[in-house]
Amino acid sequence: MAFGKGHHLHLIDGSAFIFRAYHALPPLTRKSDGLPIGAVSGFCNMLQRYVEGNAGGDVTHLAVIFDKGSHTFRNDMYDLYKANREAMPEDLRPQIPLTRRATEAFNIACKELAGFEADDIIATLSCQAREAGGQVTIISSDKDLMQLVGDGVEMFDAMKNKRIDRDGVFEKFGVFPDRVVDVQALAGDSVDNVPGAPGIGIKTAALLINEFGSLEDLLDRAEEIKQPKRRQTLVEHRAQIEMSKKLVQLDCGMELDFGLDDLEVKDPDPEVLLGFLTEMEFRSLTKRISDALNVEAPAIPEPEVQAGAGAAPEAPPISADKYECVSDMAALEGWIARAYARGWVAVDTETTGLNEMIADLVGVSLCVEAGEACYIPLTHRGGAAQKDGTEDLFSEKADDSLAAGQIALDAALAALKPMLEDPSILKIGQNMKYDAKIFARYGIEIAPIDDTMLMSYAMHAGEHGHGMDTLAEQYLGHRPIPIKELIGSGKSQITFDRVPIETAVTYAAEDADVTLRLWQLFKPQLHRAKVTRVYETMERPLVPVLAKMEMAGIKVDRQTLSRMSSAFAQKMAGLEAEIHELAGEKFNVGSPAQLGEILFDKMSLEGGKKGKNGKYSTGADVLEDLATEYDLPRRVLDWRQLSKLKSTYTDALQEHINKDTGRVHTSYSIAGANTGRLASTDPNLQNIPVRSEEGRRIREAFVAEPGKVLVSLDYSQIELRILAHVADIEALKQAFRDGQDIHAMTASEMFNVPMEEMTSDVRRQAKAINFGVIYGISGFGLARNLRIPRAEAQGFIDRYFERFPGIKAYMDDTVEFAKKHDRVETLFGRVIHTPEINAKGPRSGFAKRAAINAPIQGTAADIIRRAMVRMPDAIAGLPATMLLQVHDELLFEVDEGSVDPLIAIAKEVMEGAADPVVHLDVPLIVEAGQGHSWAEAH
DNA sequence: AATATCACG
DNA sequence: GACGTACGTGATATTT
Repeated sequence: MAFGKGHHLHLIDGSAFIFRAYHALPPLTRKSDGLPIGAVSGFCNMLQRYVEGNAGGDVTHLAVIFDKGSHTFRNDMYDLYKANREAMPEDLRPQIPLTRRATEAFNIACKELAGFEADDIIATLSCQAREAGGQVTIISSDKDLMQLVGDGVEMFDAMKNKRIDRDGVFEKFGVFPDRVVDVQALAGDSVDNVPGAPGIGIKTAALLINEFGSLEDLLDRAEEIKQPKRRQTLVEHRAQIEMSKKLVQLDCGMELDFGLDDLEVKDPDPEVLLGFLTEMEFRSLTKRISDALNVEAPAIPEPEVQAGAGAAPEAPPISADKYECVSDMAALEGWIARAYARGWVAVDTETTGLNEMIADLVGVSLCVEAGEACYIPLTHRGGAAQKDGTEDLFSEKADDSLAAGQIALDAALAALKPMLEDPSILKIGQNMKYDAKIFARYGIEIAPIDDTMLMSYAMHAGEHGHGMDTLAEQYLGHRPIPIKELIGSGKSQITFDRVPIETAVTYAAEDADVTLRLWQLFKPQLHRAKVTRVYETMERPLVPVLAKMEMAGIKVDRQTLSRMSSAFAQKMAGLEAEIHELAGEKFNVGSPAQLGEILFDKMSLEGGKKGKNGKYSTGADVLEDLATEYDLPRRVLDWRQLSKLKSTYTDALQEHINKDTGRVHTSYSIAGANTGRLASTDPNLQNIPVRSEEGRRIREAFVAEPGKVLVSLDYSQIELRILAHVADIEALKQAFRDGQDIHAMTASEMFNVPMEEMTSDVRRQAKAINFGVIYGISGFGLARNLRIPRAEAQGFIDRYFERFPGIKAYMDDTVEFAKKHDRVETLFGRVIHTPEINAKGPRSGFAKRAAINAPIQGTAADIIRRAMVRMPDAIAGLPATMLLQVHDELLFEVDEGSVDPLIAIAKEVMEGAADPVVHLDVPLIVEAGQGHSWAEAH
């Protein structure tokens, strides 16, 4: 049947795929001969992911379109077209033909035409398909293709997984697709070297086109433009603009030597596809595609094994074949014996929930060798329904009895305990803190441990997440069974103990299997990545320390919170009434959208700025400005503060008080923040209010047990001290040595004000600059922070860099290092990857500032991690417990009589935490506070 | 599920 | 008249 209505053509922009693949991946080479294949590998992965993503979809026709040669008809028109394009990297060139072969191997049509760009072929095919009444999706995010969108033609940004339709084009260009070329002709394009009109960008171009209707009308009526400079530009550059339009206008009427019908989707021939992949020596992709095609993966010969590498045999594919359900003691003893024989074992627990303080153990899985794993079900329930084979939903729900075929919980744990606690057996896990806490509640102190999540974090922070699914997919080419397939999601979600044992075995054993494989892969890599010390001294030993802190929890007084909640509710009701009165109508004060309309439409106050969603911004800074003149915004600010305190703290914290312990137990994620900081969740105890007087009172609810005291120790100005050290600023270092007020000193240096005459306002400004430097300062940001004109802020920054040239040098050096290596490092060797640093557009700005900040924030994070690792031993003799960490603060609970010794010891540990690895040129100073509540202690 | 807002260092 | 801008987090409520 000829292409027409009901058919859907997908066109992949091949060059975009190649470049994306090339830049996204490290320079891989084929093992056997060193042929560069990184881009081909990425290209194949992207194709495979695309095919998977569209399986069962409505795609009927498909082609990958490539550019051919560099000289096109546009060069004949304008010899500078794409002239400033960088030469193709040497190691990419030989990969281009291979991507064509890859496309053919996938049995996807592969098209190109000399003298034309891929964009023109895509344009022609799109037009043909549209005219035939079919649908088109162009897989690309190239803005040059956006002119084609509309009437059944859409684009799809595979990177962002986002469809781009007419509205999407409007968002980008400010005009609909039919006027995109007009805007491009005016704005030009520095990437393609399309000149356009000097000084006019997309924003202005869209404004003009929308005003005059079209480029032709605009040029004809250019004299009507009000702004003199703009008018002159358009008149003077008319010819150049008209040529620019020809350059960006895609050719819809090319003669092609093939038709739409030649692009029909075809299944790949497994032999051809796998043949190509094996030839390229793509191991994980070969495996993954073999699985997808349901054929056996062809073997890829291992070239030569490095001497001493252990000659590990290729791991078998991940499958449930050898997963065993352990249902009697003899079998369990067998697995424990295997762990002893090996010296290591991957362990994973299955439980009834995510909160380790509440969840109950349901089963344990073990793996001692890739592919060979077991699951030991312990407390699965609802066995009765399975026995007679009937599905009675009601009785299943009611059936709390243990399912058959399980070892008694206490017997199994008694058998496992010696092995799990044996110092000679390494227990390997993914996010071991979780399992350690579960086991701890059953009286088992699992040790020693290795953690694949933390290994990934040490090597790959900033590159991707470190959850098992991410790692399995990235490094094993395998998608583990999603937990949702077993327990469902949302309201109908069940707990793991309700999952039938047979299903649980394949899921749980797979997790242990995957964990062991990741460990075997990562373990030798730590050294090569030079992060062994980071992992061994700052990640791995932190697991038991955090586990104990989280289990200790902190006492929170429900009564105090409850009283505050009521008080807040009352005040809020009063404010709400006043707000409605002032607004002249009732509305939801908590809705920024409604508030925006009231303020800026109904009351038509100044300063209403709409964001990209057409909504007014009503953030605190906006309201703060309005509050100087009007009452309503002030009331809303007050209401918001109370609303925040009530919902996030005084209400929510009560829900987190554990029934058994009467305390609140947070959970720290070790591998969450890229910089090495911890993050606290469920609840977050690292953002308990302190800055406002009213908020600080919430800390009165965090108390010590009777007879005990809370002690807070925090590093003073740790990040600025680190900055002074790494940037090597003698004046700052000396000021810290002398114990001076660093902000006042900065102000004095910058503004030539003697210290004795320092005003609080000048000091405040200097303080903002000091912090700004740590964040990768910009004139704009500082101006907004200090609410001063931008030029003035820029002046401050210039003067700061003039006075402290080392800081500027440090910032430049750091960015340069990041650009060269795609990563930065802390003083202790923690690696933070900065994959966006060489991106262009606004994202590079973000990446630059992040790169400047990361070594400073990260070094501070390293220091407190080191202190925490040493702390338990240091305070072992004292009746004291470490409870919380808040980035630069540690909170302890200690018997009244031992406050002073605790402060002395903990302070010494914290102040000396950098030693002996790093010797800082500045002293680290820790300040201590104590009291019955956190409010007093801090 | 995304966005806006606001709490902390 | 190009563009968008402090760094790092998590929780909540509203809106889609």
